[in-house]
Amino acid sequence: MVSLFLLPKLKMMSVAELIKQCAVKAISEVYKVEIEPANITVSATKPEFEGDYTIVLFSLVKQFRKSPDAAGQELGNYLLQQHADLFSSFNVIKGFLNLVIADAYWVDFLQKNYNNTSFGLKEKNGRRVMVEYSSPNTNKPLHLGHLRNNFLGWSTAEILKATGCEIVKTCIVNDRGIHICKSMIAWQLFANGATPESTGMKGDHFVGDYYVKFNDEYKKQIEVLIEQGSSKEDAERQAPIFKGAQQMLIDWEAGNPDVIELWKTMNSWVYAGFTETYKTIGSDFDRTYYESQTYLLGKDLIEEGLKKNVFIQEADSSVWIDLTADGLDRKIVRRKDGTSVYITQDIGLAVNKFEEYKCDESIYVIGDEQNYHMKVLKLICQKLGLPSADGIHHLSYGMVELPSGKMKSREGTVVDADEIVEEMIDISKQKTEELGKVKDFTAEELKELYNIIGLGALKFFLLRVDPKRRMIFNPEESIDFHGFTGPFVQYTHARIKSILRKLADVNVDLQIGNHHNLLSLEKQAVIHLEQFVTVIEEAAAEHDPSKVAIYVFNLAKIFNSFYTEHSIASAESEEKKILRLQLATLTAQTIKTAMSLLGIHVPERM
RNA sequence: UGGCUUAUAGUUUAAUGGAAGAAUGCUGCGCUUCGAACGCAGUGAUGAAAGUUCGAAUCUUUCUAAGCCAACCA
Repeated sequence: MVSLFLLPKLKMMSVAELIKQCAVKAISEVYKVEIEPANITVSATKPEFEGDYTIVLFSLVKQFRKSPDAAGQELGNYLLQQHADLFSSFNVIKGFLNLVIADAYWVDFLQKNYNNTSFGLKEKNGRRVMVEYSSPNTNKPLHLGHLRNNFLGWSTAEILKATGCEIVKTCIVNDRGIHICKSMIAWQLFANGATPESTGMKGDHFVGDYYVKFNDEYKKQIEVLIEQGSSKEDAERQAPIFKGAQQMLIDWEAGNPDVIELWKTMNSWVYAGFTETYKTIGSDFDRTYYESQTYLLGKDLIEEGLKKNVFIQEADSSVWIDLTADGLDRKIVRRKDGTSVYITQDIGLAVNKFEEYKCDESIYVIGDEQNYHMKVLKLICQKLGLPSADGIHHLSYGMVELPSGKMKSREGTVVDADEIVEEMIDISKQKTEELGKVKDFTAEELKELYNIIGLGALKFFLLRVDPKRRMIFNPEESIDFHGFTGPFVQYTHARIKSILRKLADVNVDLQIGNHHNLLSLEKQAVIHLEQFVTVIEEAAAEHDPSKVAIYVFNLAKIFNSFYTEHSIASAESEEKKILRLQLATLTAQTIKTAMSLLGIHVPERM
């Protein structure tokens, strides 16, 4: 018999991977057929059948000319014989070979990992990945959609870090352009010198109000002009406040000191507000880019692209790229007046980022409305032969909408980020007080707890579904604290910690050997724990934190079932008590780590 | 008009081409307790039609519905 535990490479492998390796070897020995491990399907056995993992044989049996049943029996017997320390029994149903993993294997796994505080996390792998997220405009406060972006970006970065990547978190601040000038002109016209200080308002909200004000006034002026006989298009172009904003943009680009001064002042108000919000939600960046400093980038790349015949110059001297061969359209990259367009800056910034950090991969967390834009960006970079081109990935996510439709800042129909955060914290305060379990907490401890639970509920709510899915948020129905939620998982953690505190005098480190029979619920929990590394890898590969959220929820659920059914403190034997304590310890640890990958803290008590 | 995305229980959602799983809701049940923000049981779903396959929620085609994009806007 070959003992798997003696092979260091195999030891680090997941059970599923181990089974594949064994199957490859078995098939090679029994049928003299060589199969790639990747071509073997191993999945968790359905609960209605006996077994832990299942090998699906249908796709294989043709190659060794056996019926699925016969092949299942033969392979099952062989596996059992050769790897008695891994498999304890098997059964074949149709083409499914259901394998029961030996309890000793699970117990061994548990004993090796229960006190590993970095369980699930991997060593540095030398890859460097940039994650750009948040990317706010400095003319309005953040709303719920921005929160989804922030949480996704932050969490994806953490998940990649857990797989061993080095991470550079970046943010591009859209701090210039016509939309910024809109709030500037409105402030000039209507504020009478008011400031966030004089009004006691948070800076980003203060500026955002003038953005709304601009649009109100703009609409009024358009209506008046239409009444006076202008066409709609004309009115939109001729409205005085709009022309004022346009002039301001021209002055800004010309470096007019007064306009620059106003711009700096108003932006500083916004930044003060953002800093506060980022601090509460736990967003941070290693490097912040400002559009005002990057918007001229990429111009030299146009000349280079022309030389390489990637771009074409028209008679009017505008420059284009023809992407029709790739199923896309023609796209302008430089206007006839020589100024660059949005995508040109993006190319320039991509080059800049690469020169600065030499990342192997660069992830952009941007809404799905820019799917086409990002496709074009990557394609142009590839055609220009930029070394960073293939590493560009768009983490596209669906918009967060209200039951009434899209959120629109300019119309003020948004779920404000600061407000929703505050509301979630309020709700956790209410619930905590109702339950009355932490009456001995100090005011400070309570404040921290409400923050942990409120933000946990919000982050979990936004991260638990596939990023690309659109979400409709109904403010009438507040975010739940039961079921598939952050507080449920946090509660499970607090509960386990409570048990561990009560049984602190038991020596968990006692060597109890691996000869224990596991009850069904005990085994389910260990099996689930063992899958943590694989789940992190999948979430990292797909840039999808929802995989981690679903995982940690199921882990908590399985533990809760186990916990109601079987007692730890009064286990059947002392050894069983230790085993269960180890199980509880590793579960709590795994919940904590998994939640931290989502940016969610877990309390010791709640 | 073209391109991309989505469609799963009443609602919110999961499922590397392999035996549709949760949550919530609803109906019952379980606290003289290792924490009921919990557990147990029941209920109920792959938009429509065809095709490929031993096998399709998943792949192909058509249709239907929703959303986004296709600016010398950002």
